[in-house]
Amino acid sequence: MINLSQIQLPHQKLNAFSSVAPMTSAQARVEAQKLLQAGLSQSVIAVLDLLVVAGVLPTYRLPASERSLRNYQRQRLLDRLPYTTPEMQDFFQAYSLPVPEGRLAVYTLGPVGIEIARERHGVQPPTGYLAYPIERVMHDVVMNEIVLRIAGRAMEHGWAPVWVSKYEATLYADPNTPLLEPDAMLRLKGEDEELVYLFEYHNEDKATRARRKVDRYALALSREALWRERWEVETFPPLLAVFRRPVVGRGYQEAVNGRNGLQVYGRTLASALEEDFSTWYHFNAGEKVNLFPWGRERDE
DNA sequence: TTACGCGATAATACGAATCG
DNA sequence: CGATTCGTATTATCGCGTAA
Repeated sequence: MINLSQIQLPHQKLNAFSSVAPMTSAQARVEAQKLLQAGLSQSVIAVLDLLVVAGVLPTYRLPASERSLRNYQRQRLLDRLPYTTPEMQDFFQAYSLPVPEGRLAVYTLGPVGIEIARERHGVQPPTGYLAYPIERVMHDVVMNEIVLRIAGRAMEHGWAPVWVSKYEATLYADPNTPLLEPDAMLRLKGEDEELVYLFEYHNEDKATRARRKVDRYALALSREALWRERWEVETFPPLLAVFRRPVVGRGYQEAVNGRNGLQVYGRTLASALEEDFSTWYHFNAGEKVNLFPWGRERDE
């Protein structure tokens, strides 16, 4: 005879080395409230705030050490995607991303972190990455890397980059129907001007989605009052499309031909990563250009 | 107090050896 | 011959100490 109630059932195994205990959002709220009451450290705030916009980020993009990130994970502030270092390295390699030295993990907001983000920002942070297939996760990892690369360059040249969350960048035709959901939006604040860019990243190897994207953007462009108000811009920002396969670029080219207004630039991911996204192909003009102000001419 | 590096430890994968 | 166990390398995690 054996008392089964005393046998501890295994937690859901995510992979060899990590498991998570389930946590209801009610429990998470209680924990979040406790932590908010006690006060959060600067480091925790920095990590959470970044993830609210980014959704997922690899260790080397988060402003805390690996050790601290694990501590945050234990507090359920963060969740770690269930892949081992070698697995992650393979994924990064497959997506042309540089493989860093040492351990490699990707973190997202954990249940407690989500509640804190809701409290602090009043926005619904991106969630659900633990359940996503890896391709979907890597799509966002890549998109984030692109934004952070460009933002880094911008800072080197005296611009103040502001990464607008997907949530804030989305245009709504009416409160329930999104009209346009850019993958990312970046504002560069200069001394007396502000440059704004929209981003799309394509994992797929077909041209159809690119064509539909252009249609979508053109539709959004026609709703001038909407985007002027939502984005606080005078002119519709240029669309910067990054793709793994050149065929996607051909889709953009076809769709842009014979259409005016929407400015679209493109690059393949692998080549763009090598030179930090300085040159882009301008589909409207049919030529390579230095899109960002620091590439155009050497001043100062 | 908080962050985090380091060393110890526990958990796991995997190939080899052994069993039935 | 397939299944199970064993041995070992790998590596995630934890506790402690130090520094900011």
